[in-house]
Amino acid sequence: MARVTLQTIADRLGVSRATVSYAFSRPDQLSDGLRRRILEVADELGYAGPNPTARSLRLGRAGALGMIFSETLAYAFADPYAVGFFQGLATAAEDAGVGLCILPLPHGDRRSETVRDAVVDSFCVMSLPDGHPALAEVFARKLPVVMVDEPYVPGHPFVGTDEPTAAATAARHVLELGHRRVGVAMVGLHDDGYTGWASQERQESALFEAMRRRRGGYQRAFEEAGVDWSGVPFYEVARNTRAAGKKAGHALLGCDPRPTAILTNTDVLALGVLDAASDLGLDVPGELSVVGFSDSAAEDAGLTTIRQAKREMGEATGRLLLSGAAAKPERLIFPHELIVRTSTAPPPRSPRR
Amino acid sequence: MARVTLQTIADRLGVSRATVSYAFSRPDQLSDGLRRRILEVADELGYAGPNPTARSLRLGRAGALGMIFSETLAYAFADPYAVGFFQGLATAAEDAGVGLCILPLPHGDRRSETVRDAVVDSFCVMSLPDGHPALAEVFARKLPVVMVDEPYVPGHPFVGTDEPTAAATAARHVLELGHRRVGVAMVGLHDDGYTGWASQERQESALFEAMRRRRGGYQRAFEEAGVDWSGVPFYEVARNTRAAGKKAGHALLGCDPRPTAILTNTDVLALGVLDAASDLGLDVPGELSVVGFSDSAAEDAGLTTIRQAKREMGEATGRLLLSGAAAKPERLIFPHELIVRTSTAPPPRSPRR
DNA sequence: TTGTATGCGTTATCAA
DNA sequence: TTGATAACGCATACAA
Repeated sequence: MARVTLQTIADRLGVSRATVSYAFSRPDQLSDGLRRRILEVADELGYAGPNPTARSLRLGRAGALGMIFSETLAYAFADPYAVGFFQGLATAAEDAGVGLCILPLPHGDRRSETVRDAVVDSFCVMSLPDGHPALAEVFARKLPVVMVDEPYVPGHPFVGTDEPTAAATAARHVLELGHRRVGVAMVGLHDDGYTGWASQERQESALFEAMRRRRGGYQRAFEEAGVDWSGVPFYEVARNTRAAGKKAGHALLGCDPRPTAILTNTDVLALGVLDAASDLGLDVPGELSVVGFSDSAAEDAGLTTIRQAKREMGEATGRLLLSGAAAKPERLIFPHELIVRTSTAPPPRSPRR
Repeated sequence: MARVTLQTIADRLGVSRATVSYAFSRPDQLSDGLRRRILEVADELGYAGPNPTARSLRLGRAGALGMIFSETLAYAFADPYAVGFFQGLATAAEDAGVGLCILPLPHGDRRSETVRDAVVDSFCVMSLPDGHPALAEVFARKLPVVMVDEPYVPGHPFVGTDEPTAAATAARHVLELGHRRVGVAMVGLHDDGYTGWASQERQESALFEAMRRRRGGYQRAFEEAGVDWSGVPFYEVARNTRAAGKKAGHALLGCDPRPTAILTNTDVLALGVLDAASDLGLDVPGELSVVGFSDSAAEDAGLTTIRQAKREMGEATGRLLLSGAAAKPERLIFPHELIVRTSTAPPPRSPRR
C-alpha cells in the first residue's frame, strides 16, 4: 500500500481513471451506485484523496497567497503593527477560501529558495529595504504582487501610508504644544544592526523607504515651524523592542538640555521611552511628552500616537491580490489620524535640569 | 508570449527540455557557455523559472507546513497565546526553509476546501473542538499531523500543557492566600456563542478538551482544599476579549457575597476583570485578587498568571513536523509556572459588602 | 556534456 | 453515464 492514486482505484474496480476522478470532483457526473462503490474502495485502499499538487498543476492555481517580510518571522510576529496587518490579510484570504503562506527569507548566510519554490498565486511583500534580493526573486515569478509600506516600485500596486504627512502631524503636535527641545528615537532605518546616535547623513541614507520618508516628515514639520532640525538629538536603534526604546530614552534624556518631548516611530519604542522616564522619575506628560506611531500598543499606556488602519490595509491588500485587481498598478494610501492621549502636554514652564 | 515553459526555451535553442532543466536545477551538469545561453534566452522570453507546482509534483514535496486553527484567523491573530505559539512555529519553519501555510477553515455556511487542497507536507492543528469536521479532513490527507492543546487523539503526536495541574496551581494559589469566596470566568468551553452563567453540567460537557480539563483542575483544587465547588459562581463568555472579561467581571462582582478572588482562563479575560474592578472602585489586590492564564498579556498589568512556554511549544511542534519525527506518537507536555505579580494578595479581613 | 524517454497524479475534452 | 487520450510542466535514469 505504498502509494494509492486514482489509477489504483480504477484498476481495482475495472473502471477508468477519469471515472474515479469524477467520483471525487464531479459527483453529479456519475451514477450514484458507481460513485458509492468507488468511494468505498478508495476508503478501503486508504486513498488520501486527489493529490493537491497534481490537481493544482492541472488546474493552474495554487490556492494560496504568499506573504513576505524582511525580518525573521519571530520578529514579525512580535510586531503589533505587522500582526494587525496580518489580521486583515488573513481575513481576506479566509473570505476567498485560500491559504496564506508565510515565506521565510534566508537570513545571515542561510540558504533558502522559498520564494522561488512557493506554490502560490500571488505575493504580498511587506517592508523590504531598497534593493533587497528577495524583491527580484518575487518579480521573477511574474505573479501579481502588492508592495506594502515599502518599497514603492512604480508601475506596481502599492498599499501604504502617507508617511511624511503622518510623521509631520506627530511632530507638529508637540511643536504646537510649545515644545522646542525635542528628541527623536527611530527604528528600522537601516539593517546593519547599529544602535546609537545617527548623523544627518545616516538618517537621510536610510535603507528603508517608509522610515526614511517618515523621518523626512519630522524634519519638514520642524522646518516649517522654524525650529532648527540640526539641533535635534536623533537616536537610532536596531530592533523594535521595548528594551531598545528604553535605551534610546535614556540616551535622549541624558542630553543637555534635556528634551521635553520625544518622538518615536513605533509605539513599542515609545513604551520603552516611558520606561526610561519612569526610571528617571520624570512625570509624563508633566515633564516629558512622548509620541508613538501606528497605535498598535498605545491604548493602555495612554500613549499619544498616529493611528494607522493596519487591519484595513491588510484586508485591502488581500482583496487586491485575490480579485485579480493587482494587475493594475493601483496605489492605495490609507488615512492616518493623530490620537491624543495622556502622554503629551505642553512643556513645563521652567524645566528641571 | 502566453506561457513559456522549459520546452519553449528548448525549442528556441534547438536543445532538449532536459538540458534546459539542468541549466536551472543542476548548473554543474552543463557547459558554462550553453548554460549562459539558455539563461539568456529564458530571460528574453520572460521565463518565470521552473514552475513550482510541477516541480513539487515531480519532487514529491510541497515545501510548506500547514497550520489550522478553529477560530477565524482575525481572532487567532488577536490572541496573544496563539501569536506566541506562532512565533515558535514560524521560527522552526524558517530554520528549515519551508513556508508556513495558514489554512482558514470555513465558518458559518461558507464553503471551503482549503484542507483538502492545501499543498503542504504536514499539518499543525491547534485547539480544535472535539468532533470538528476539519480534523477528519486533516487525517484523510494521511500526512504527518501534530495536535496542539486539543484535542488529544491517542496514537498521534501531541504538544500541550498539563492543563489540570496548571489550573489547580492557579486555584491553589488563591486558596492558600485564604480566599474562600472565589469566582471563575472562562472562555473557550463551547462554540455556541453563549455568554452567561454556566451550570455544572454545561461546564463538564465543554466541547474543548483543554479548557474542559483546565476547569477540572480548578474544581480539583477546590475539593482538595475542602472548599465547596458547587457554590462557586462560574461565568462563561463566548469570546476571548477584554470587553468580554469586563462583562464577566461585572457579573461575578455583582454576586452576593462578592468574590474576593477571580480565576480566569486567559490573561485577556483577566484584564477585562481588572477593568470591571476599576469601574467599581475596587482595589486590586486589596479587595480583589485576579489570576490570569498563559502569561501572554500579563506583565504590564502586574497580573498573576500561569506562564506557558508558548513559543517553545511552537518551535517543538515545528521541529516534530519538519524532522519527520511526527511519525511517532510523541506526547510533549510543556512545563508551566505560576508567576505571582501584584494582582493577588490575601483577602481583606472584613470585606465590604 | 547533452539528448531520449518516462512518470509524477490530475482533470478536461471528446467520443462512445 | 463512462472511457480513452492528451495535456499540465518538470526532473531523472539512462543512453549517446
